Amino acid sequence: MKKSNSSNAINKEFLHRSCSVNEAIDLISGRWKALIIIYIHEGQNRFSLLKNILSPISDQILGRQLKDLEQNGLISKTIVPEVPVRVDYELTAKGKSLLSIFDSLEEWIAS
Amino acid sequence: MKKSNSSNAINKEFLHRSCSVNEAIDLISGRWKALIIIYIHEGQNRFSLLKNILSPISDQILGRQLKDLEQNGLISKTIVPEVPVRVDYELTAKGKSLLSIFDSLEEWIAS
DNA sequence: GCCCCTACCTACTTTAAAGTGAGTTACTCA
DNA sequence: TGAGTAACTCACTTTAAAGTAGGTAGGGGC
Repeated sequence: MKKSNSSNAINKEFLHRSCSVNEAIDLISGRWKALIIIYIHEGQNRFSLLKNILSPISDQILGRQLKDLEQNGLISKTIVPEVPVRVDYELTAKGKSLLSIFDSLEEWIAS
Repeated sequence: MKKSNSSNAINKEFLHRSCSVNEAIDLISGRWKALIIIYIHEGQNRFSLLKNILSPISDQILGRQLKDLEQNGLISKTIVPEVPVRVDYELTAKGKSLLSIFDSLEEWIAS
């Protein structure tokens, strides 16, 4: 009953092969990702801090986006075994170098 | 039966209000948009040329992406009343200024 | 014992984007 | 008359991302 011949995935691969810009956009176009990166950079570097500041987000989504960002090497995660366990996130070099691109995008959209 | 209380749309608005980077990413994250912009810039400026070069794309999708790009002011459309009617696309100033951001993204992903 | 906290995770539903198939207009060429 | 081309458009299905509900672990405080 399934059609499993997914041209969706095939097309995605075609795009990645055609131009690496597409890969880059894929990494940052998840709904909450740009904001998460910006806020971590501003010091909102914990799950609960991010959850408060991104108030309409759910735990599930926040966790998923953080995991994605970590797997793609944009942020790193440190578990601090404290009173209640603490988890700190911070930007990797790759994550930090995105910030100037975000600045360009802000300028571009405003122009 | 519907739940029409769509927090999907509400969240999207929250993101746009929070940071204009999100608006910028929305405009360029449609699956084929980056490539369309790059190819138009390289002179593949007609529907059928784009269709050939983006071979797995369908007419429907190409038309939809072109319309989006036009409505967002990244490309412009000129109808040339020729033998078989011809439609030329070209980048607007806003579209052209994206190209350097694409270059940055390519560099970033390669790093 | 019982509820609270942080930082998650699993299983599910909903929505929007992507993709498919077929039709349309208007004009040309044989 | 019939086929072909350019540039679409409509109505539909499929897929993946986003969102919702509720659960977990390991401690702390009353």
